[in-house]
Amino acid sequence: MSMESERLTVLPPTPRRPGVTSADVARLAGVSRSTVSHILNGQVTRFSEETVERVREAVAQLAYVPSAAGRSLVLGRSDLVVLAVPNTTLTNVQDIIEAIAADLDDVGYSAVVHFDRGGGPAGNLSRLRHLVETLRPAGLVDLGSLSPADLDALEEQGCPVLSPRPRNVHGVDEGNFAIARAQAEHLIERGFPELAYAYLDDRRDDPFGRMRATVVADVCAEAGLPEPARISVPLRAADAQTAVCDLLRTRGRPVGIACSNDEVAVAVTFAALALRAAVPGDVGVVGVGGGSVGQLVEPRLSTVTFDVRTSVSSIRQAIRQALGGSQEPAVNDFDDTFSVLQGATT
Amino acid sequence: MSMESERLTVLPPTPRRPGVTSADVARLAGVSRSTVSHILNGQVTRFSEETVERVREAVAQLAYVPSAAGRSLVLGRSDLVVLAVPNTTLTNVQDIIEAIAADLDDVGYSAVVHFDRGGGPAGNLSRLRHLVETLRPAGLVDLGSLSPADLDALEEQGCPVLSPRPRNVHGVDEGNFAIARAQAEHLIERGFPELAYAYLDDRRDDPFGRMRATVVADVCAEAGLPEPARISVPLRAADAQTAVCDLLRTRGRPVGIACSNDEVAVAVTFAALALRAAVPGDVGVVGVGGGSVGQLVEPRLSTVTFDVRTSVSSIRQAIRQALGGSQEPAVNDFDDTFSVLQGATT
DNA sequence: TTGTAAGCGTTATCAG
DNA sequence: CTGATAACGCTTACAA
Repeated sequence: MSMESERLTVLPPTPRRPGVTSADVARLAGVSRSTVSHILNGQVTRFSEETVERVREAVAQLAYVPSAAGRSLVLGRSDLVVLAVPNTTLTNVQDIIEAIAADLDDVGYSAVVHFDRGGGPAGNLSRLRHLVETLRPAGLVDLGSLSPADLDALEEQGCPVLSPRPRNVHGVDEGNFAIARAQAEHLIERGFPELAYAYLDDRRDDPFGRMRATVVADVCAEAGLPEPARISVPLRAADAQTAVCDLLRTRGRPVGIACSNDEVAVAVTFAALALRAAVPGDVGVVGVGGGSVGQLVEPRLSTVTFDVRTSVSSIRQAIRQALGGSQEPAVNDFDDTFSVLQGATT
Repeated sequence: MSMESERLTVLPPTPRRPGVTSADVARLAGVSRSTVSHILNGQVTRFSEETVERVREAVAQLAYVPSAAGRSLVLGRSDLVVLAVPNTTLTNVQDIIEAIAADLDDVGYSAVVHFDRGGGPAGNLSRLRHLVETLRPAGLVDLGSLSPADLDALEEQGCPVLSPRPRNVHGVDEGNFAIARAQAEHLIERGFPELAYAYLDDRRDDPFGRMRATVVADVCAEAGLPEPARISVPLRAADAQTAVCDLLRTRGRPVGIACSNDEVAVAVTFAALALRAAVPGDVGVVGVGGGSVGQLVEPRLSTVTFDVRTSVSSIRQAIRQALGGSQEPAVNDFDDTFSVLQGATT
C-alpha cells in the first residue's frame, strides 16, 4: 500500500516514477479504464468528441505510455519482432538491421536481435525457439539463419515469419544464386578459361560462401570449364598473398576469381599485384557488395552490386502488410537487385 | 514511430496460442503454481528433493517456458536490455552489437535495438524514452547516442545505464579524445606542418567527427600549428578527388589529414595519388579503425587501431555485474585500446 | 456512449 | 515444506 497520492498537486505534469497506468489516466479524465483503453486503441468514433479529447489530454499530461507487459499478457503476443541474424559474413548487416528496425518502428514494433552463436544449428534453433516461446513476438524476420523447415516449425509455434521464403534453387536461395551466377558468368564472359572461388577465411561458418561456390561450379560445368578451385583468404596482406600464390602455383593462369565479398576481392587483387601477376591479365577478380571501398582503390574493383534497400524492401512489404495494415503495391524486381559493376579487375 | 500515431490499433488476426503455463506444470507435477515458481526461481533448498525433481521433470516434459509478459508485469521490469545505437559512422557496429547481445544472452537477457533516426536528438530521445517506458527494460546500453544528461534522465526514469559513463574531457568523451589525439600527435610527429580533418560526407549527423575535429584543432593549437582545415569527403572516387583537390589548393602542402574512419582515409589516399600528390610526401593520411581493408591495399594505411573486444569489455563487465551477479575482476586498460598502426601513408 | 468485470501468467506474501 | 491469494496493467465481452 504505497502512499504515492500524497504528492502535492504541482503545476507541471509531474509523472510519478513508479509508472503511470491507464487507471491514472482514467481518473484524471474522469472516465473508466476501459474507456481509456478503447480510445487509445482507435475506437475513437464510438465516443463523444469531448470524452476523447479529455482522455487525450490526460494521456499527454501524465505522459502515459501503455505497458508492453500488460498488453502482451492479455493479447497473447508482444509488440516485438525477433530478428534472426546468421553468424556469417553477410554484407551490410548493419544497414539491413537498421532498415528493418526503422520499418518496424514505423508500425509501432521493436526489434529484438538474435544472433547465431557457437553450438551449431541445433543449439541456435533451440535458443531461438526459447526466445519465441517466452517473448511471444508478433513476428520473426530471418536474415538467412534458418532453414525452411525451421521457419515452418516457428510458424507452427505461432510466430509468423515476416521475411520472404526464398524460393530454393537446388538448395541455394535465389539471392546467393543470382550473385554467384552473375560473378561466374561475368568472369567467363571476360574470357577467363578457368575460375576459382575465394572464401573469407573466418572463424565463423560460411554457408553462403559454400552455396555460391557450388553455383560457380555449376556455371563452370555448364560452360565446359574445369572444376573451379576454392581458396580461403585471410584478411591480412601476407596471408592473402600466400593463399593466392598457392592458387597460381597449382592452377594455371589466367584465372578468374569470384570472391565472397569486396574485402576478400580487395585482398586477392592486391595480393596478386604484389605477386607481380597482371590484373586483370593473369588474374581476374570480382567481388560482391558494391560497397564504397572497392570503388575507391586503384585498380577499381569489379563487383556484383547488391542494393540493400531493394533486398530489404520485400521484408518491409511483409512487415507493413502483416503488422501495419496498409496495403502497398508489391513490386519487387528481383533481377534488378544484383548487377555487375565493371571495374578494372576484370 | 511518431509519438502521436497509434498504429497498433490495426491488429492482424492473430489467434491466441494456447501456450504451456506454469499451471500445466503444476498440474502434471502435482503441486501448486507457486511451488513451481519458487523452484524455477532457485528456491530449491526449501523444497523436498522429490518435489523439485517432479517439477523439473514436468517442465522438461512440457517444454515449459515462462512467459516474459507475466514476469515483466509482476516484476515491474522485463528481461530486455535496450541497445541505443548512434546514427553515425561507427566502426564495427555489427561486431559490437553482436558481442553485447551474446553477453546479454549469457545472463538470460535479450537485446532490443534502438537506432537513431531522422528527427534530431530530441526526437530520438523521445522515442527512446517511450521505448523505455513501455518496455521497462532491465537496463540500457548506450553506444554513443546519448548525452550524459540524457543518460541521467533515463536512469531517473528507472532504467539503469549499463554502458560506462564516458568521463568527459572538455565535452568530448575519452574514446574520441584518445583517437583524435593519437591521430593528430602522430601526424605532427611525422613532421606535417599543417593538419586537416576529413569527415565522412554522409546524410547522417556525425557528432563523433565533430568532437574529434575539435580535439585535433586543440592539439594543433598546443603545438603551435595553424588551425586545421575541415573537409567533407564523399565515398566516391571522383567526388573525393574534388574534395582533396580543394584542400590542396586552398592550403599548402604538405598536409597531414586525420580521417573519420579507414574508408575515408582510403578515399583520401587514393584521391591524393590520383591528383599526383605524393603520399606521404605531400599528403599524410591517418585513419581510424584498423579494420582489414586499409591494411590490404597498397599503400597500406596508417591508422589508429581500435580494439572492439576491449572497448566492449567494460560493457560486458557492467552487464555481468548488474544483471548476472558474478563478480569478475575488472581490469580495463583504456590506454591500450587505441594505438597507432603505422602504414605507408604517413 | 460508457462502465463493470473477468481474466492473461507470473511472482511475493503469508498462512497452514 | 507447501499452497492459497493477491497483485501487476491491460483488453474486451457484456451489461447498463
